[in-house]
Amino acid sequence: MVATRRAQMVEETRARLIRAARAAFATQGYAAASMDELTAEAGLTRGALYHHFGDKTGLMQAVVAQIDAEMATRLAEVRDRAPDAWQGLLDESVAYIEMALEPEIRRIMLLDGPAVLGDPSRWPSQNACLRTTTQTIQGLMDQGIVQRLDAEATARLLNGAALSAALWIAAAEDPPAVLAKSIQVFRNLATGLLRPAEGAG
Amino acid sequence: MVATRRAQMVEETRARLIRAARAAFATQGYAAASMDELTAEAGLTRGALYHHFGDKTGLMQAVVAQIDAEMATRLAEVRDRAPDAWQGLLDESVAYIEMALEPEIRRIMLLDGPAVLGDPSRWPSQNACLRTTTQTIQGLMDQGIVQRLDAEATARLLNGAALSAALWIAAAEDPPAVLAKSIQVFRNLATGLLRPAEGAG
DNA sequence: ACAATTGACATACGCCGCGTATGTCGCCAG
DNA sequence: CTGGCGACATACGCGGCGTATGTCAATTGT
Repeated sequence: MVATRRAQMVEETRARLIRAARAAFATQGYAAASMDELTAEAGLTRGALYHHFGDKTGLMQAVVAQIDAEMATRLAEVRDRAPDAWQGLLDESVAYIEMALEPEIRRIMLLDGPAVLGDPSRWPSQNACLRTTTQTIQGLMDQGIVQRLDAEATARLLNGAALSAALWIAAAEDPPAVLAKSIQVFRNLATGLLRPAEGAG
Repeated sequence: MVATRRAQMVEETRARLIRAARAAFATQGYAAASMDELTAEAGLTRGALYHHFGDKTGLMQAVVAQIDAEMATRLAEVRDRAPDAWQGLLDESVAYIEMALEPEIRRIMLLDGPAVLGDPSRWPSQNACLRTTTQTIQGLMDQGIVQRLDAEATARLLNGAALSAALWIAAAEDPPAVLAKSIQVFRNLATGLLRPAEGAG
């Protein structure tokens, strides 16, 4: 397989560019990041970048996809460690909030991403992360633990609440305290999804 | 009052620039909007813009502040029309979701705003809108209708859920249907905040 | 009433950054 | 061994932001 050797070189180049772009986008922001600088950081020039990714947004898309895949993996691990599905949902949400505190994720995925690539709903990658949550919720509904609602809508609103909490925490003076408050509220919100024991409402 | 006359001219100029900027930012996005074009649209040049707003982000800040003030007013009206505070909170949230469907608000406040000005938590204007919601919730807690939690955290998470719903709806093929689903889920989430009748959990 | 000053803009310039067009070099096919 | 293709580097143009400079009207002090 000599052709594979060639393809590996290409993958290596793409990986180097994406790595440099992640660092540049995370620290300077998408708009302020210079493609000359980040390609030089990767030991290449803008020629390689445009050859592989088309334009700056193409590079951003690749970066977003990579980070999103990592997030999905990490969230799945958290979910699988939980004793039951409901607890898994809660743990996963808390983990999501905590991940959103990481500067790279916050800046690229939460701040610049929507402005550059449009609504996250449209990102194919985001759907991967969200779809698993949706399935978890669907499972809880099928088990009769959670009320029958639209599973995707439920996943999205829970996700939005967690996201908002994360942004708030990241900007707070005392992040741990704000994190604790947020988790408390999040748990209560989620409780509203549970099927009432009986005769409630 | 001759000095007032002068000040009025200035206000008129600022208003014209902000109006043109709102249109340009809403239709083309912040990054793609050219300051030459939007100032020309206002019958002025970039000189006036830099004189009054310092730089492009200064103009964005002014635009965001204006829109946010309008949103706060509209939300207050909705809240005041409700028969009680709890219903007011729900109505206000639904109104927020619906407002986020307007292209101008969506593009400027939800997509570009965070990327340009940083976390919305930091915007002084956003706090105005959020503070009233926080007070509404605090009142509900004092009345014993809502569980005692951190009022600001509650307001922020509810807001985040609504925001997420709005972005989703705006990108959906069938917005009305998705809107209905979202409101349904939102109501359930909010119910989790209510004080349990008794002996629950 | 008049000169000096300040403020509200317009004009002109430089710099940077993106995108593209063009060139070069190595690898594989025939 | 040679022709073509893919993976880059290099060179160029265009547009946009920010700033420095200029101009004119309005205001103030006397």
